[in-house]
Amino acid sequence: MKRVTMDDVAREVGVSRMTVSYAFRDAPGVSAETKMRIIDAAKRLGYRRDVIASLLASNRTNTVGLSLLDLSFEINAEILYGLRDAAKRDGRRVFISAGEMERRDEPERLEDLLDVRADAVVLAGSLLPDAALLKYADRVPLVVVTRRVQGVDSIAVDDHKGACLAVEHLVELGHRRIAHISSPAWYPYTARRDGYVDAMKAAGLSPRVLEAEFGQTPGAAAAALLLDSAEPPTAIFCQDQAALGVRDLCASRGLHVPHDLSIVGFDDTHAASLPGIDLTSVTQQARLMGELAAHRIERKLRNPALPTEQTLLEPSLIVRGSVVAPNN
Amino acid sequence: MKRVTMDDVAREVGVSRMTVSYAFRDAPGVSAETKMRIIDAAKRLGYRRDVIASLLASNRTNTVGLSLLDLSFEINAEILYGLRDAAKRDGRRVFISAGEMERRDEPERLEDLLDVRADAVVLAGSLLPDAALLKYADRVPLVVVTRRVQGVDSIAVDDHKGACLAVEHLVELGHRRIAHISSPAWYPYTARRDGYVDAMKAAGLSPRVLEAEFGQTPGAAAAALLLDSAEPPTAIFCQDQAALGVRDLCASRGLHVPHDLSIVGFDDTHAASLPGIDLTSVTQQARLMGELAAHRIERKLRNPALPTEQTLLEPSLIVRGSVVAPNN
DNA sequence: TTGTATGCGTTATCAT
DNA sequence: ATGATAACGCATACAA
Repeated sequence: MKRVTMDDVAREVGVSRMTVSYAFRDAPGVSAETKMRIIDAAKRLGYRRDVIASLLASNRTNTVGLSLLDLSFEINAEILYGLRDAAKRDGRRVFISAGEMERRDEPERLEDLLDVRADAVVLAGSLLPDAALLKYADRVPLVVVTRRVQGVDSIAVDDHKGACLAVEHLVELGHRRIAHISSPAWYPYTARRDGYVDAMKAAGLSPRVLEAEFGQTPGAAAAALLLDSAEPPTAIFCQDQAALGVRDLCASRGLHVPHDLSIVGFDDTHAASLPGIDLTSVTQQARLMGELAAHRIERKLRNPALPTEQTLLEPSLIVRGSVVAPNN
Repeated sequence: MKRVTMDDVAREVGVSRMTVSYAFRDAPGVSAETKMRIIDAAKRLGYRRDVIASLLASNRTNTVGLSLLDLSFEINAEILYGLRDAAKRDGRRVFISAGEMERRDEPERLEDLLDVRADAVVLAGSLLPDAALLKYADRVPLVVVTRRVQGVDSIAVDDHKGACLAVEHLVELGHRRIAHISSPAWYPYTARRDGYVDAMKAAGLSPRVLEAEFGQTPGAAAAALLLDSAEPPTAIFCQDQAALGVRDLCASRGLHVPHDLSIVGFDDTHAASLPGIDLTSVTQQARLMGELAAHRIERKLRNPALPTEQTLLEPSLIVRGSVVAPNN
């Protein structure tokens, strides 16, 4: 089954191939009638424009690449929708390359996107070191989302401030032994930990940080360590996934959340809002980040000399039922 | 910044472009030494193969397209990973096109994938009518996943049997007024409802089906109707998302799950397993479905004349804490 | 409004 | 083992 080309359509209609080409791009210079006949013949012949050939010839893709650190992350969808809607207005499509966090396959994503000649690339989450990102930004217009990177365009919620909100909320209710389960030290997401530490110090309290890999199980393990220690915390602040793990552990020990332990999460995932989970948490603004990324790209592409910019969005604390005043 | 082409590399090394081309495909017929020099020069010049041009010239993509009905569906990731791993073994890459269910943008996904000349297309979820799928299957080798479609290759968990498992579980515990919240009648996912109805009849009970759109809120609304009726059910069977809505409603009315109402879900989503949610549910087998889809594709591509096949996977019921014997 | 010539960067075919 | 030349299907001048 051979491919139907523009030549076939042109022959059928009795015009030159170029006329067909023009017609399909609705470029000016084709009479309405010829255009009709062309569209018609194309349909009849089952012609479809060869995007690949068109890309090669025009030497531009009008495509922005979206790299997803892990396809299972809840935040992806809103980022995509925000990005795609805004990008569409600028006449650009979004090409997705999705990875799996545990595999550390980010470089593959980037290469994928460079392969298809994306005009620009958006990183929805990244565990690469800053230096690596700077290098990539050198090869292609890059916007990092959910993480702040010095020297690279980035859009993220102000994690530092979000952590402060969480701690202050707990302190106000009377908590003094507030622990934090953070991502491992080598992770490039450090602002939350810093915010926690700063807020604790500001309140005259001594910070207590435990590191754990991303996810529920490591979160539960960390919580176990904390609760088994000499002075167990009355509250824990950590990412939502870890928070679910903390709840797991409490459940398995017969501890009641929030009366035996208060928890504040970060990310305001879907699960946090479920009755029965009801986790107080700090919000992300995924859709907005996607939109802003598209706008940033549009500006960068118009003016490549533009200096990089790090946008921080305002976090807010969604108060639910996982926090009460300490009982000791 | 001009693109570095094969010609540049060839000139640098002092060979013809074809030799470079061969070298990069590690095709036979290039001495190890020249190959080394070519790779080396390429790196020095910053050459990268132009995938687009390569696709155009070779006229084949070795790409399988994956259409995601909605990027936010939890099941996507495992399907992708299963598919990608298996496809990679066959030398194929996976190209993702993700939609948003409420927008009914599936056709766009399909066109996207046809545009990039995917060798085959996998549909991870679809709301298109069977007839539409048959038409697409005519244009490109198609495998539908999570849904059974007569006349189209498809791989899904046996929804009918899964529904039976759920009902039987409830009946065994003594429930007699078991209601089902199903997807709207026009949705092409009907096996669950059928299974429910059949199982109820087999148990000598009268089925009671309420339709609701996908999601928590519609699920809660449906539950409200059921609970307000003359003979409220003692148990509800529905998809996990809806089940979460049912829980919502119970919570808001001060009803206790499972003592006031038992719930069995379908899909075994992550949320179902959380302590505090603890929802008994019927499993999907996402990763396996992805793998099987890849294998199916491989076979189809080798032998296009192969008849279509509908694979049904065995469901199983994960018993958790959302079901007890009825108290009236 | 429509047509002609040329190029996009690679692979395929057939030589050498 | 390597090279010359023609596709691949379309877009971009520029000419008519």
